Amino acid sequence: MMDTPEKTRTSSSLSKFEDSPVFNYINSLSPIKPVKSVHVTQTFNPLSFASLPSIFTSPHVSSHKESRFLKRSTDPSKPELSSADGTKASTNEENFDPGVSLGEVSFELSNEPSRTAIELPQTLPYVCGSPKCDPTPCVIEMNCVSESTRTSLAIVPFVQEDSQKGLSDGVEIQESSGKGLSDGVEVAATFQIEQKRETIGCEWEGLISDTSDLLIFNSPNDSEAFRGVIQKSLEAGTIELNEINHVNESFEDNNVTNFVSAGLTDYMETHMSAPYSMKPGSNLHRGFRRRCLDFEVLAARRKSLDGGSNTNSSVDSKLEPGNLGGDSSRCIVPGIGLHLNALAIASRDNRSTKVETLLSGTEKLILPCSTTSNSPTAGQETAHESFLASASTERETNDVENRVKLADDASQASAYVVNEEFNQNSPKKKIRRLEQAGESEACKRCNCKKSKCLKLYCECFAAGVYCIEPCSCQDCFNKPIHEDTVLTTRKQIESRNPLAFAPKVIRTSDPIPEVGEDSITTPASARHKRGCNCKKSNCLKKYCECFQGGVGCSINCRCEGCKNAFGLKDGSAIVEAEGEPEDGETAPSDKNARNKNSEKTDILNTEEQNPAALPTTPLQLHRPLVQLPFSSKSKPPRSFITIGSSSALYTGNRYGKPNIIRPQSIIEKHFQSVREDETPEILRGNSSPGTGIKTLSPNSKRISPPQCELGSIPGGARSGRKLILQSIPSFPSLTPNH
DNA sequence: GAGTTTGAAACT
DNA sequence: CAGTTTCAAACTC
Repeated sequence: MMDTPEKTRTSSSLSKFEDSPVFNYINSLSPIKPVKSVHVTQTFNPLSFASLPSIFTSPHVSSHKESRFLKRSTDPSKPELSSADGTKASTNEENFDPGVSLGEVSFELSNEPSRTAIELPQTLPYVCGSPKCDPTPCVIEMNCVSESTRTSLAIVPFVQEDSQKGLSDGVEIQESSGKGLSDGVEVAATFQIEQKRETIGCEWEGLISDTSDLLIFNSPNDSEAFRGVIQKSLEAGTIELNEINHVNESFEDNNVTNFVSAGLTDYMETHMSAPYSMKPGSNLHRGFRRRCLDFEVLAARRKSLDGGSNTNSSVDSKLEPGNLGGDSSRCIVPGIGLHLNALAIASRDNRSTKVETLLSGTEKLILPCSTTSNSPTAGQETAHESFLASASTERETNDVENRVKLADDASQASAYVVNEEFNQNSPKKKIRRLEQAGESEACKRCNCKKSKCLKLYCECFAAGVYCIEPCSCQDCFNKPIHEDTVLTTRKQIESRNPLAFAPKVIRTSDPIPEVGEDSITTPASARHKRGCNCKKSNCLKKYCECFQGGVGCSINCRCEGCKNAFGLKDGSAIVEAEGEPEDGETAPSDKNARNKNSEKTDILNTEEQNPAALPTTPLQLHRPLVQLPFSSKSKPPRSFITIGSSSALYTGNRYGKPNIIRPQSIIEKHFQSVREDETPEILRGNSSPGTGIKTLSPNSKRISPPQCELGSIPGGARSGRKLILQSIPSFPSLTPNH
C-alpha cells in the first residue's frame, strides 16, 4: 500500500520537478513566479527548521543554530536580486555572519542533480520586510544536488538583516560538499534570493523538502514573509530520506510554522527594531509561533550519516556569507528547532510515505502547538503519524478510528500531518480540522503561573518548546529571548535527570517478556518510562501519565488500585482481566463484566466526562470498555517514545547503554553520527537491540528496543512497511554491536 | 470561569 | 531514598 505510493512518488519526483513551477522557475530564472500557493497557510519543510536554533538543543548543536540562518536584509534600492552580485560565502561549517544581506545564496552539493528551488512567493503572502517593504517577494532558489541515493540536505536559512545593511544583489553561499556533506553526499544548493527593496529585514529560511514540494512561508501581513522551497532529490530507500520526511513531519506536526513564526517574531522583537514588529494577528504570527527544538540535531544527523567525520555539513553547515553584516549576533531566528522528544520519535516512522505529503503542500496538515501528539495508527503508520508533535509518541495500536479521533483532537495540541493517501478517512477533512484546530485550541498551551515555564511543570518546557501565544503563562521565561536561561535551566534539570525531557511514554513492544509482561498486554506496547504513582485516580484519568499517554501501567508503576484501561500494572489486559492488578484491583475487563462494578463506572465516567481522556484505544481488547478517543479538546498524550525508530535510539542511548548515558547531547550527536551506524544495521536487521537488548532506564526500567516494536506491530500492517523498517534509523546506542 | 483534585516535579 | 512541598494540569461544579 504505502509502498506503492511512495515508490511512485519517488520515481516521479524528478518528473514532478520539471513540471513543477519551481522547476520552471529555475529555468526561467525569473524570480517572481508565484508559487503555487499550496496553502496560504504556512507550509514548511521541516528540514529547514532543523537548522533553527532551539533552546533545547544541546550545546554543540546550538552552536550550529545560528549559522543556519542567513540573514538578509532587503535592499530597498534594489528591486530584485536574482542573481545579481553574488557574494559567495562558504557555508561550511562555519557560521556565517548574519549581518550581511544576501542576494543570492547558492549551495552546491555535488552529484545528484536534484534541483530545488526556493521561491519566496512574490505574490502574496510574502512580503518581505516591514510593511513598507516592497511586496516583492524574495526568491530563493536552491539547487541541490545529491548523490544518487543519498539524500542531501541543505538547509539554508535566510535571515534578513536590517534594511540598512541592505542586500547586496546577490550573495552566494556555497557549501563545500566535503565538509558539510559527508561522505558521499554532496548537496548543492543554490539559493537565489531576490528581493525587492527596502525593508527591514526579512528573515528567510530555506527549507529543504524531500519531495519536490515547495516550502512556503507565509509572510505576515505586513511584515514578513518567507518562503523557502528547497527540493531535494529523494530516494525512497534511503534512510536519510526517511529521516527527512520525518523531520518534515515533525515539523508539521509541531507546527513548525508556528515555531518559525515565533522564532522570527521573537527574534525580531528582540533584535529588530520596530519595523519588524509582528502582529499577533498576522498570519505570520499565527503561523509561526512556536519553535521546536533541536532541529539541528536532525540535520546533524543527516550529516553524520553521510559521513561521520563531517559533522555539521549540510545541516550544520553554517552559512557564512561573506559579509553578512556582521552585527547581528544572531543570524538565526532563535528558537526554531526540532523538539528533542520529537527526534526520538522522528526516526521511528520513517516511512517513506512522508515524502508524499511533502509533495503536495495541500496535503500537509499542520497542527499548531502540539507538543505532543499521538500517532494515530499502528497499522498504517505514515511518517506523519509517526512523527507527531515534538514530544509526541506514537501509538501503533490505534486504528484508523483512532486516527480520526486523533485528528479531531488535533485541536489540542499536536499537529498531525495527515496524508491523504494514508488517511483512509478523508484526509483532507482531517487536515482541515487540524488546521482549524490548530488555530483555535490547538495552540493552547501551558498555564504556568509560578514556574516561569522553566520547570517540568510547564508542559511547553517539558516538551522542549517555547511558550507561544496561546499559552496563558505568567512571567514566562520559556521564550527565545530567554534562550540562555532556558538552556541553562534545561541543563540543570537534565543534570538531575537525564531523562527529564525524554518522552514519558516509550514504546516497548518488547518481544522480550518483562516481568510484568506488560508489553504483551499493553496495546501500544508502550510504557511510561517511569511509571505512574497514582493513588486516587486508579489510573483512569489523565492525572495518570500512563493513562494520559495511552499506555498501560507496568510493573514500574507504583500506582494503587490500578485500573488503567490500557493495561493494568500487572500486565493483564483490561479485557481479560485475568490477573488482578498487583494491588489486587480488578482489571477493567472484569469491571466490564460486572456492569455494576463501581470501578467500571469510573472508567466509563471518565470517558464520558472526558472524552479526551483516553488518547487512543489501547488494546483492541480493551476497547469495549473504554473508548479513549481524545476529545477534540483533549490533548494528545505528550510524549511517547517510539522505540522502533530513532526514538528507540533515543531511549536506547540513554537507557539502553549504560555507557551512553548522554541525554540530549547524545541524541544530537547521534543524529550526526547515527546514520552510518544505524542505518545500515537497521537495514540489515541487526540494528538493534531488537533481539533482545533491553535497556534499563535509570529507574532500571526496561525499555524495549525499537525493533521489537516493529515486530510488535500488528501484522497486517507490516506488509507495506518494508520501507519503513529500512527507513527507520535506530540510534546507535541501540545497536548492541556498537 | 472558579475552585478542587490529583500526581508529577521539586525540594528537603 | 523517603517525605514534604510546590506546581499546574485535570477535573468538577
